[in-house]
Amino acid sequence: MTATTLFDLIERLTSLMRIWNRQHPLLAELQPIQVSALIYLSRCNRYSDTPLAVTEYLGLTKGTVSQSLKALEARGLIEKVADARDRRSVHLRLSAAAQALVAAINPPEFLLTAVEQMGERAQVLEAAFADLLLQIQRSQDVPGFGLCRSCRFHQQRDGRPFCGLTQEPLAPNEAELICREHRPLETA
Amino acid sequence: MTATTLFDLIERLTSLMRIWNRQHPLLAELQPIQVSALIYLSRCNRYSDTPLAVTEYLGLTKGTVSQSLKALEARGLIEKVADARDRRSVHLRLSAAAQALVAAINPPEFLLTAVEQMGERAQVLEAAFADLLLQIQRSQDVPGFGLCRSCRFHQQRDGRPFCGLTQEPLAPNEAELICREHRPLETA
DNA sequence: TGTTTTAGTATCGAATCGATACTGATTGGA
DNA sequence: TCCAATCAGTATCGATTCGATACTAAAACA
Repeated sequence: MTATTLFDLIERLTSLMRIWNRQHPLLAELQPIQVSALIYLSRCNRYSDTPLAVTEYLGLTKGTVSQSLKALEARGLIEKVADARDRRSVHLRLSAAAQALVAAINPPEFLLTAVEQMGERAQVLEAAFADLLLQIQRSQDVPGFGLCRSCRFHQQRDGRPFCGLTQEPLAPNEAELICREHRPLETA
Repeated sequence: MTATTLFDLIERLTSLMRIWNRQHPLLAELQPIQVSALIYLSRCNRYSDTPLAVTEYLGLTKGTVSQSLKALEARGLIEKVADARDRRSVHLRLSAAAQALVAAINPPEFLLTAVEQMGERAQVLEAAFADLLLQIQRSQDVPGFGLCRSCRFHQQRDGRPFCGLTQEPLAPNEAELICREHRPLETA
């Protein structure tokens, strides 16, 4: 019955996240989906900061995301920058206000407290949780979205990170960002 | 950075759940919140099957839940039964169709598959996950909602489960259900 | 008895959401 | 080279969620 129990736990955690969203003074006037979009944009790399990537990450439709992004833009939280190469495409940049907002809420206070009280068991949870998501992404047909450094295409050239898919060198911090093209390593 | 990583993982899992909800043929025509309500009602005990309990569990307002329940009732998925003692109160009962629906989706296929592939690590995850929720519920002011058998008030009388809070005997299977009055055991 | 609290509903406006249709840019094949 | 197909993103529609507020009716309290 492990799967049923896990499902209970996931449902409960989802509710707790919703309660936290509602109660947080900085977040009360933003919709949960808008908050999730901001958090994603603060954690993704330059290949993954487009409306389409947000759409795929959140599992919604283009139209819904387009509207939510418009709302965020109207609030001065994001800025749209045209892509230099593909003029159909748009990159989303967090404003200073949005960066401050995300810094204030990520990680959430309640998670920090809980992790602190869990001690070493928090690391165990993190590893097992990551494992679960990896298994899900492997067996289901869902978009990748993992950390650049854990990607099959991630390489080192001249001592610096390099993407084997786009054939471009990467800034050192980019290896820690979320990429929409992520493919897990092939394991035995 | 464990808390930040965990937050990433939780956000990703939330999106995957949303994608699953959207793709599932049985669930496509129900709103996620309606599905969550049905799942909760299938797992809660007789003290916890009221609109107010659903409201507190999901972290929404009375009005929103009242509307969603009305929609579920119109679809013939739940039935409202007046409380015999407190005539302000209403108990929500799943119809046969709703029970079949929940049985078909809980646990979700993708979770079963992932748990299978994780082997023993799934038990580790379950324990660590439960620990996390316990810590959150302890340090934050959030409603309890845990399994009857793990409650401070849970007792055995005459070889049968008994609730020390309501002073009522319980059916054997009730110990495995979710209770809104749940209080965790006091530990050192 | 009368005031307060509680469970639940009704209604309103704002926002999400999916579906559809659209614009404009890129791609790919004949 | 040209033209169809694809792709990124937006606009618009109706249904639904959502929170806020106000309400009804029952219970609790003092």
